[in-house]
Amino acid sequence: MWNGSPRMSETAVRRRSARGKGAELRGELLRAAMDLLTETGEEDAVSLRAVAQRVGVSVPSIYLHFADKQALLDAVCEEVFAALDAQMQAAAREGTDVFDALRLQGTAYVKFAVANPEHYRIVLMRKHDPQTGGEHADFVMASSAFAHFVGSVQECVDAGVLEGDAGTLALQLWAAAHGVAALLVAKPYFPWPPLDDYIEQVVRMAGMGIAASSRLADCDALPLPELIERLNTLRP
Amino acid sequence: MWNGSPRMSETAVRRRSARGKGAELRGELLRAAMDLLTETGEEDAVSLRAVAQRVGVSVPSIYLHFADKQALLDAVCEEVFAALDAQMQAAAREGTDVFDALRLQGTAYVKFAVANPEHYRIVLMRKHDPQTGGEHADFVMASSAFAHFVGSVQECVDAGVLEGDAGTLALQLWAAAHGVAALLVAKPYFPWPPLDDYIEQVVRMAGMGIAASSRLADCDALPLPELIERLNTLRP
DNA sequence: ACCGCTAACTTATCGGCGTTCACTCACTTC
DNA sequence: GAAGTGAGTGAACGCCGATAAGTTAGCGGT
Repeated sequence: MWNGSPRMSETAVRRRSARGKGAELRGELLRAAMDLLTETGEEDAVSLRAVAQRVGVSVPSIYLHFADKQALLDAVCEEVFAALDAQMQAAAREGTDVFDALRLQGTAYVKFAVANPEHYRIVLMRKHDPQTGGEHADFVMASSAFAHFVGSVQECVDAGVLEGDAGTLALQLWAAAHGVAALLVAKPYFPWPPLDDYIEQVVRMAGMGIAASSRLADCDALPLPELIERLNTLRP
Repeated sequence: MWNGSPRMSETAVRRRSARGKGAELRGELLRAAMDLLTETGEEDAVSLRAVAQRVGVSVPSIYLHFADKQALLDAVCEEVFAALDAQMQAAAREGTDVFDALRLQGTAYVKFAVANPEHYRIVLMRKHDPQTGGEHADFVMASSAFAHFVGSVQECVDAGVLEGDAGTLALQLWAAAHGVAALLVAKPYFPWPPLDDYIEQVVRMAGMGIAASSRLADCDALPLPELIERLNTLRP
């Protein structure tokens, strides 16, 4: 570029951080990795070499601030997932009642995944090995998003619209939401129904299902005609 | 081994195939890749080098029979997924009615995923790029398993227990089943509830939910007390 | 019996990856 | 100005998927 030889991607040049400010590089690496991930939408594009080049630093320098590549990716996703909690809580506040708030949180969750597919994939669609499994479980369970969601479920239990243990119910609802999210993230080119419709349908299915299934615990023991009759009483 | 020098992993030696029988190698490669995948349970363990060494052949020979690594993995998973349809149909036959058959197919689906986690991950939890996306969509839509499942949903519609377009309903149920499956596959070390319970809960939630949601399309427009009252009519 | 053709397979090599080790640089402190 | 050390590098290792060019071996024709 300035050099006569064309440069394919901007190779930044960086002045070494001041004495106590080694951690500055950590932030720059994080930002670079986040940008790479969102720009390319390809996890593979976030190689340590690419990150290092973008920051204008050598590859081993990354290891001064992150244990390994996974640690860097984890840090990236941690940042992004902090936003998930905010979005879900904001959505919940729009609800007309506690049950509606649950529904809105579900759609917010899935739409977050669709809007941040690579981040979602890295955090929730990768296999975690035994060692990091424990930490990861803690991460999810202790994450504000999940905790707040369990709280919302508990409110529904208190209001009498759901029955049972809030944590157990939340795991079931999470599975449904994760199902749409994961499918949409993994197969974006599949001929899905219009996304908003599909998401809405699955979220409603889960909501109605969790409300109904606790009240019909032995539904499949019922003869089919009776089940249909009962279901029809729901209709307006 | 026979050589005096210890061999860490069995390095097979292979006689070159006869003139017309080049395709024999394809089968051996497939088997080796399948074995590696199931033995290690790690997709990363299935490197072209590992497969080639196990068969006793050089790496580039693989390219005589598979376009690239992905083609090899696809072939592996295609074999395994043929069994999914069989298992789901067998499960469906155990149902006491068409709706119960649906439930059994759901649990069979998830349990298949749990039993073949790496295969499930490769086929359904990987991102597909635009080019292979089309083929993949065809693969899924045309797969016997999905087609048969849509058929079962249609039977439920015909029986009056479900309402709406069978394909649309099937996609929603698929999302719920995929949700549990994907979570269990991706996070095997997460402190889930007992697996059978969890799977059963989600499948029931989806089944009841899809039956109920079409009958309560405007449920969230209802005041909460009225919704609760209606739901309580379901209770035995 | 030999030749040539070509299917089947190999050797050598490329560029990229994550990771490690030994090293240099520049600033602070004495 | 020497010592110490935090910040960052260069070079290398072993792995990966992929490609290009070369070699082997068996069959068909003469």
